[in-house]
Amino acid sequence: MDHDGPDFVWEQVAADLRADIESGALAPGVRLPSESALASIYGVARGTIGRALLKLKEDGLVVTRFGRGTFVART
Amino acid sequence: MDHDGPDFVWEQVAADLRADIESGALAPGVRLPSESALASIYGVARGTIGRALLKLKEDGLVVTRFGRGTFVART
Amino acid sequence: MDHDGPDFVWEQVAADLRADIESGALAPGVRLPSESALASIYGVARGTIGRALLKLKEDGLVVTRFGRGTFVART
Amino acid sequence: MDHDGPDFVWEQVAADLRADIESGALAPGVRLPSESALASIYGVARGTIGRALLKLKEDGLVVTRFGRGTFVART
DNA sequence: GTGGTCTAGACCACT
DNA sequence: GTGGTCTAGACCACC
Repeated sequence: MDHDGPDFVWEQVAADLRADIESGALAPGVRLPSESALASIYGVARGTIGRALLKLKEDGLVVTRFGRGTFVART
Repeated sequence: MDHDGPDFVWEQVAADLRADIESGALAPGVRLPSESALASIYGVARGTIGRALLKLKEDGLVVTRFGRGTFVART
Repeated sequence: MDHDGPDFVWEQVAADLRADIESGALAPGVRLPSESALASIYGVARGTIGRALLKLKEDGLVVTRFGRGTFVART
Repeated sequence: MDHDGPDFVWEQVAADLRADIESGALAPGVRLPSESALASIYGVARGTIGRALLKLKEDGLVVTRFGRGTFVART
C-alpha cells in the first residue's frame, strides 16, 4: 500500500474524533474521555492525543476547560 | 403537646436518618448527602447535622471517609 | 515576543488583590470577602484563592484570623 | 491526654519519608517513587504527597528536577 | 512519565 | 459561616 504524503498518527486520531463529533456520536457539551483514557483507547502515547486535540481546538470543534476536561463545542 | 425530657433537634435528625438506614431506603455503601445538603433538607444548621452524624458514627451505622463523604456502614 | 515567566492563575489573583490593597480600595483592618465569595468573583476554585491569600500572608499584606476571616494588615 | 498540636496527614507522610532519609534507607541521590506511586503506597491523594514533599524541599532534604522526579539531597 | 497547577466538592476545627 | 485540610481526577510543561 502507498500514500501521497505524511500520515501522522495524531492526524488519524483527530480525523476519527472529528467523525464522531460530526456524526453526533459525541454530542455538543459532552465531555471527551481524559487524555489518558483516549491514549489507552487508541493505543497511542498521551502526547499524540494532545496533538490531535490541539488540532480539534484550532478547528473550534472542542474546547478545553483547564482542570476539568475537554468538551465538544456547542456551536 | 408535651414530652418527657430534652428533645434536641439533632436527635430527631439522627432518628430520622437511622430509620432511613434500617428501612433500607439508605442502603449499605450508599453515600449520604453532604452535611451542607442535609442542613438544607432538614432546615437546620450545619453543626446540628454534624452532631446527628456523630451519633450515628458512634452507633456504627455510618462511617465517614475524610474528604469523601459519609457512607452507610456495610456491616 | 517574550514574557517573564509562568503566569499562574493564583498569581494573577494575588496581584489583583495586592493592587486593591496598595491603592487603598481595601483599607487596613477591612475584612476581605470570604474565600468562597472570592472564588465566585474571580471565577476560580476556592483552593486557588487560598493559594493567592497564602502569598499575601507571606508578604505581610493580610492576616487571617481562624474562623473569622482574612483582614488587610494594619502596618 | 494531650498532644503537641495538629496532626495532619501530610505531616505524617513527611515525617515518615524524613525518617527513611535520615536512616539511610533512602540514600543521597536516590530517586523517590513518583508522587502517584507514593500516593498509592500511603493510601492518600497525590496532592497530600505533594504537600509533604514541599516540606522536605523547604528543609533541604530532597530536590526536585522538573519532569524527572524527586531525589534525596546529596548534602 | 514526571511534577505542577487547577477544578469541584467533601469534612473538620474554630469563632 | 469562616478558613484549613483532604480526595479525586483533570490538563499542562518538561524531560
